[in-house]
Amino acid sequence: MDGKINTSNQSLKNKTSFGGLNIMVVDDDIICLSIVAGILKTMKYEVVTVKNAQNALITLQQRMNFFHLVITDVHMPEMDGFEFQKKVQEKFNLPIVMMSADDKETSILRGLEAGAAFYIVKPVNYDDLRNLWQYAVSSRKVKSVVNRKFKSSQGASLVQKTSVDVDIGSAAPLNDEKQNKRDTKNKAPIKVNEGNEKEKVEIVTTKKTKVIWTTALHNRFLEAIRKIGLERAVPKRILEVMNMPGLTRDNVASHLQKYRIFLKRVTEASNSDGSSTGKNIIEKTLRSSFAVGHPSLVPRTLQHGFPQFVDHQQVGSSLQPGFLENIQMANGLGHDSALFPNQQASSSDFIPQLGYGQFHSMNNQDYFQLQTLGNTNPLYLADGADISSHQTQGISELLSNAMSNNFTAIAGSGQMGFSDGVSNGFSGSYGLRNEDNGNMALALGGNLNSGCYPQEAYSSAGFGSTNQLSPRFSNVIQQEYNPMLGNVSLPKFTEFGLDEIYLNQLNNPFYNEVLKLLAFLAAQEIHLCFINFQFDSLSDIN
DNA sequence: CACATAATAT
DNA sequence: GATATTATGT
Repeated sequence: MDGKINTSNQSLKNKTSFGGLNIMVVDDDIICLSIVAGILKTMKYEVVTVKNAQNALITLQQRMNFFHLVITDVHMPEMDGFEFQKKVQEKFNLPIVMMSADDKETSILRGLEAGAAFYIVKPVNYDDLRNLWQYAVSSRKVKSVVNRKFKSSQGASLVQKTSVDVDIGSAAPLNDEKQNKRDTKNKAPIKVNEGNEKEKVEIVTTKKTKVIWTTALHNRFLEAIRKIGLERAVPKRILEVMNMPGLTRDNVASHLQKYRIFLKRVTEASNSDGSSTGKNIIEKTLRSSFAVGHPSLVPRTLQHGFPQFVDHQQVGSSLQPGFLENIQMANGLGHDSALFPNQQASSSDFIPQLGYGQFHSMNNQDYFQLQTLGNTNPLYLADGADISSHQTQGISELLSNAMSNNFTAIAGSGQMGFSDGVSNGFSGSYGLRNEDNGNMALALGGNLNSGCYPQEAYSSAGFGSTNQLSPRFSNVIQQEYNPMLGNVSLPKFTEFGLDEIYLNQLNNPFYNEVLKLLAFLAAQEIHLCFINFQFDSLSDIN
């Protein structure tokens, strides 16, 4: 049975399309509703959004047997998520997934114990949504969910947590699924389980959890190292400091090993003289999801290319949290990614698309992202040895924050308009670059594995070439102080704007891509800070 | 097929 | 705890 399920799951997963699954999303927060719905739609789920529990119940009644899964916010006026959950389960016997910014264990447990199939802690994780279908498929048989924790076949000590799964950002289901293959091949302890306990747990788990090192988790890891001090940072200690229930020492050890390798590379890169070997190292390093600055290495790099940051941050005073973990991205956006469905662009594609290329792109975004948070230093181009005349042109920032229900676009360095800022901002790599006149030009063959192409993709996806968004953004502008940019005008991406765009622009391929990205970023609670590169020419890049 | 990553073994 | 090896996925 396990096998069967896995098989079907697998195929579904590979398609990244779960057509046929109808999901109702309930949230009084319209932004959140839009985001979640938007993401789900990119995954090809059929989504129906409802703004309050009462209407949700009515809809469920009207469309009896239509929905396969209900995902609901917990905190809602009038009827809250728990009450709603109860009714849904009683009347419709549908699996229900709760989501809330409330990550208190008591809340989570309350939801799960009441029968929720899953409890997602906001900001909503892409993988959490991506794997919703599993609950629709299995939740009937498997009582609730305490998924993976039964596992423990072996160590027993690990993975006891529940809330953490959410926290860690790795969707439990995903892990389980992935694990299965491997586990089957692997050994004993697991089998033992399969034979016996299995029945109790059915599909669920059984095996060792694969930790997905999300950005958040990785940052926590870095933070721990920073506190401890690199020299004394050993797995056990790091684990303690990280204080992430469910995470094991081994997990940390593994990650630490990888991290050290990264640091080593950075060292080599910074010591390199620009030789081809050095370039390779640099390239590899930068492509690594571990592209995290080491205090002793980053400053030089930074100062070289991004002096303005050095002033505002104590570069080198601590370990810099890094960027995006690519694992998470890879899992979430992977292959025929649903998020960027048309990203299979080849080098001969003329149509600019979001996600053009591979997930690496997303990686690099985090460079920027964390920069914004002020706890990271970017390491875009190690020492610029491989890219000759890169110089900073300006900064555009896009801050998105799903939690606070607003998107804020910041355009800095004299570029006050969001549209302008973005369109002017990115140039350089991956087939697109800015012409002197500020227009985006598509340049075939431009190809660089450094960190800027998501931005191109971004701008190319619409803002740069159309002015339609401009007015909307400029509707709401306020002065704000930004530690990096000083006083800047912040055009607000209003709720109205977001929602309206969502509703009305879904057939506009450009908006669509952009919004999907926005939604995704928001869901990831990713704060972007776009750094503008300007290369003299593409030849500089190659 | 090469590479990256996390788990696991040594 | 560090390092090497293995399994898995892209």
